[in-house]
Amino acid sequence: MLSMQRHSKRFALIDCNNFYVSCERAFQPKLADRPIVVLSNNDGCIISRSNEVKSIGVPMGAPIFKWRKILDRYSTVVFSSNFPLYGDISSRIMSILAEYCADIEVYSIDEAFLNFANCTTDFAKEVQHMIMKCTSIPVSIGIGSTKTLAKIANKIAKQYLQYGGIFEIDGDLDIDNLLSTIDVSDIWGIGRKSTILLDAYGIKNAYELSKLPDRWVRKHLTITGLRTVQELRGIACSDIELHHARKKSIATTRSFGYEVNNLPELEQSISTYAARAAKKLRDQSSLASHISVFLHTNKFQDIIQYHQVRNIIFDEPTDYTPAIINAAISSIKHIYKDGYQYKKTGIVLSGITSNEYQQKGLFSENNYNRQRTINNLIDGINNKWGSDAIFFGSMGIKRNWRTVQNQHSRSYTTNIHDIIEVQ
DNA sequence: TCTGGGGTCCTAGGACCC
DNA sequence: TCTGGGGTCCTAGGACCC
Repeated sequence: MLSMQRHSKRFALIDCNNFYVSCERAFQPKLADRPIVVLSNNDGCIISRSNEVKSIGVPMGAPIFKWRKILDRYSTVVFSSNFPLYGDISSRIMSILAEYCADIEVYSIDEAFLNFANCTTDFAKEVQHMIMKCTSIPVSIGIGSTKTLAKIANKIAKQYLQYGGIFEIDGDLDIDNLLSTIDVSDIWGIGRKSTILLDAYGIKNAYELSKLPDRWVRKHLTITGLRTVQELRGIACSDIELHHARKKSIATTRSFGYEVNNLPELEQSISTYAARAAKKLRDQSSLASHISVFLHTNKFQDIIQYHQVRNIIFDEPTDYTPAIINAAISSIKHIYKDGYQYKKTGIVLSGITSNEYQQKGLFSENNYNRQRTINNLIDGINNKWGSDAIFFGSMGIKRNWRTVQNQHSRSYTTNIHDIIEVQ
């Protein structure tokens, strides 16, 4: 019975190829064969690469300045990240998937797991074709009896062009032989540290890992590692999660465009992040009971470093922007020290609860109806007229500290002024 | 010169209780 | 001066993911 259940499960992982790069290409087809990279905030790191750039050997997450010369030599097109665009394309792709399969788990901006128990590989081809037709985004599909195996199948689908972007790990294959071709570092859930540890014990590939005794794995790789190993053996430890869970923490953090050394600018930036985080909180109908504010210098520079965190527990859980800004400013004042060059600051809201019931403070004198009215008013104006249409004075006007984005593409699908023109 | 941001889960260890 | 055992809860930090 157990083994029947085991084999009745079938997961598909749909993963967009080089997603951010593909989004940029979708609106500039002339870039189809050009090497392209998309940069992180502040134009710092390379976070998406076209196949041409991958074949040059540029690694994921590399700082652009170290590779600029080589990329220029290949006439690489460089984009700053345009998350409104990528988010919009992503939601279009997810809606197409949802039309094909009700059991869908949106795993990340460019990936989704589907319950494929009753689907064929021909069906996968149809899904792939439809996404290309509607969005111009190429996707790869991996199928397996566990999510971990579907991930590996997806990797194979991407790697070997002869499969047309679709690969299934099923009972007809010599799975042990296939797993022995997969490096442990390429397994979902095995990161840098675990790879080093496994290497020290002579474990190089997925097959060797799958044969280790449970107790050893539990001891060295914790319970999460054991789940990964079970999944390599075809025993599903994780199912499709249909419902988008409420986030348990909400962060807004940024590096500055340049080093900041004065309190007023830090107060402006932390106010801005606080307002943004408060908005995210309200968008998921939550309250936060805890705020954490941090501040640090540039860890890559050979200078005297400073890093400090301040935690505050709210008297009562809140989603009220002024309350969150106040806590953020008082925190930053508390941890700020004169004489340092600061590179990054941010806030994290946690202790998240539903806004349906609000635990009131014992001595609270807050007027909740008034707070709600103000929240709704601000959100209403900003939703209609743009996210900065109305803002708090503490966020500053000039905001010189803001991140740098010099190669931004247009917001083709989310801003009417940026809509594409056809001549 | 130039190095992202936003999440989740797990564990160890401290505080506290009886 | 000597000073147990067992439990819970919380938090910081690490590892991992995209």
